Amino acid sequence: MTTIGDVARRAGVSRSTVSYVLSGKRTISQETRDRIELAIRELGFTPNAGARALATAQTMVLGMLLQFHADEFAPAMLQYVLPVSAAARELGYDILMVTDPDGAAAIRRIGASAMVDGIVLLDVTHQDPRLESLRSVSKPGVLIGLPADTRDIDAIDLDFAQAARVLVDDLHDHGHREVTLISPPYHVVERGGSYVWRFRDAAIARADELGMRLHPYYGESRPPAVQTSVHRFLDVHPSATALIVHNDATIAALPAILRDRGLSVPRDLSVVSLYSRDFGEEFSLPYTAVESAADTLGRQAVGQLVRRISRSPQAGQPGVRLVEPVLTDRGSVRSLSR
Amino acid sequence: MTTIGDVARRAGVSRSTVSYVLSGKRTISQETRDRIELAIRELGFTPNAGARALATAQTMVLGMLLQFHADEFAPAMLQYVLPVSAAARELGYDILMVTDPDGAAAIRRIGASAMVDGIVLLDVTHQDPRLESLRSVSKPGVLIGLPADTRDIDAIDLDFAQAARVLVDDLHDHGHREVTLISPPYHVVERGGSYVWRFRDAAIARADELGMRLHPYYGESRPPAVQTSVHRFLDVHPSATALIVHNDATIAALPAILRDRGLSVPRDLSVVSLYSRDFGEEFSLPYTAVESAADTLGRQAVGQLVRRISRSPQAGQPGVRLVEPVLTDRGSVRSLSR
DNA sequence: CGTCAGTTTCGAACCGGTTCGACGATGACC
DNA sequence: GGTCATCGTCGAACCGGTTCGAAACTGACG
Repeated sequence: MTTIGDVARRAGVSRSTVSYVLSGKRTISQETRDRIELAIRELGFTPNAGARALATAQTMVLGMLLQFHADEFAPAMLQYVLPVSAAARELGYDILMVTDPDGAAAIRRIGASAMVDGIVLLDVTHQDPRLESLRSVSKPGVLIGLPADTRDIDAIDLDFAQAARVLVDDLHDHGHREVTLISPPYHVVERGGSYVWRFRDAAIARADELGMRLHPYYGESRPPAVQTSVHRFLDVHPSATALIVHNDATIAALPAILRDRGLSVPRDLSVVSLYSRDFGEEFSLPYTAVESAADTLGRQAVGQLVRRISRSPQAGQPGVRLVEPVLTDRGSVRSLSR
Repeated sequence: MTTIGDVARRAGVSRSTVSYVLSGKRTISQETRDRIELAIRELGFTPNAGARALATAQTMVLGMLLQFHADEFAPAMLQYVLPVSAAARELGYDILMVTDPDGAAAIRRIGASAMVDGIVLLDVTHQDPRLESLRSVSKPGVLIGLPADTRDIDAIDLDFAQAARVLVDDLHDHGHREVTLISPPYHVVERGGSYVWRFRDAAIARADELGMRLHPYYGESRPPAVQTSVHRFLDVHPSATALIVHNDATIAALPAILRDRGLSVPRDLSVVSLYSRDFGEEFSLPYTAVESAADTLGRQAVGQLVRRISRSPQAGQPGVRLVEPVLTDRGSVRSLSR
């Protein structure tokens, strides 16, 4: 391993001079700079990250905490991982990925030992035990997802309530007056996935305002329960003219289910949903939908975290940022003549 | 941030004594040890990882390199991430996850700067440009997947050839003499996914040995192409009595496809496949299959890497380890009377 | 009582960077 | 020609741990 001392010796300068060439924090004559840069190239020198972290008190690493739920559709988590990682790299940070089942303990460990400059919490629940841990280590953090208590913390999430209103409005605009809503499985609610009720409550409220009938259900996450549950919902409300699907497993299975019933979209049934672009492409889903925008969320989260780390004034006050949902019309809603 | 010096002062000892209590590398009297441990608890001291890395030349971090292929079924990658991460943690290591599109450059970066003690390469291709990079930084590495050149490198993968033979044999034992094979999409071959042809070539060879007719095809990765391709294969070979599916998108879609054609498994068609346990559960797949054992591969890879890092004699000579495939019989193969 | 071995603790050096104050050289100005 | 900035570079201190050699103390033994 070649060190900065080796480079200095080879270039005939002091170690500090090499360091200044590296950082550009002081002016160095073109001549010596050339000599040093040549030495660096010849020796293949790369600064030691540990030493630099020790000296600067910055590791240029962000912690990313995931938790895997056996019951959840796996790609859902992955949607965030890639954008977070890519955004971090673009800002010069690497990602320490932590999947420890005890997330709170993991935060204390990587925080207290100064392995990371900041922490991204994925898949945050309503009462997330990791929050207290994050507050106790005095390191900047950012949440993707909305917990109950957001005091003094940066959090970012899709505005699920607004997403629900956008979808209900769209159906109402097209003349629909009786619709069925399929939410994620109920155990996601029990686990504290607040996006479930934020979407559901808002949909119910908006339908009520508009004088629509809305039948809310919790769906399933796996075949064959997914299929049978959808069939049941459709059987129970034959007069419903549209389906709002907020459930990945359900929407992925829906094309086949509807074909089985001989239903054509939007002729016999209108469908709107909420899913990510990648997910939709993976399954070639042909439905009008709000994008869950994992990409945007991940990138914005990292951006905000880095601003917070660098004490940028643009970071502003810590708080919640809700991302405005965007509707993509794929023609799966029929206009009903009245 | 409290340091080892703070602890030492509070306990009335020198810094080195605290360090020895932490590491246990020298005997410290019970009395002072108690005093020091108390001080550590009172101050909430955790050693600074950067400083420790600098002093010991060990970071206790492993690099994990992923590459995402837009065309590949996302969970496939995730299957490995979790076991790798979990196994590492159990051995005291954290994971630096790198998703840089230029993997070779990323390896040089994290290797040369001594951010990691070793490197796990996921989804290795036949001519993987990251290999040269891995060899150039002198850091232990382990591959999950099989490249063309495995000199002096630890690599681990499922024995796909053997898996193919196990499945062909199973069909042959049940009296099948004409079968169709659906491999992953052809562009996976072009990308250098050697598991495709290791499986395919072995299946063809074995069928030949056994005097069976085998029709090999490359499948698709997305709806609706997946569906139409399977329909075509079935139409072309109406006399084939069994399907060997080595293609995640196809096997996930198969239940619905067969239902559409009014085919019942195994009455009208026998099906064997190769997929991971998690994947099978996610889609409730009812087929006799070889497990792709991502869990085993991930754990063994990390184990081997850590042995290599610690220069354990049990690491043995660097080389390829192929994991024996395990067949799980789910009754999707019909016994044909002759 | 002096020597020796064993135990426990300390001090200093070291890991590889960064950063601050200072110093010598150079050129501008009066 | 002396003074004063400015520029470029150096040396030393520091970040927070680990580790080695040695010192201090204890008790056993001749």
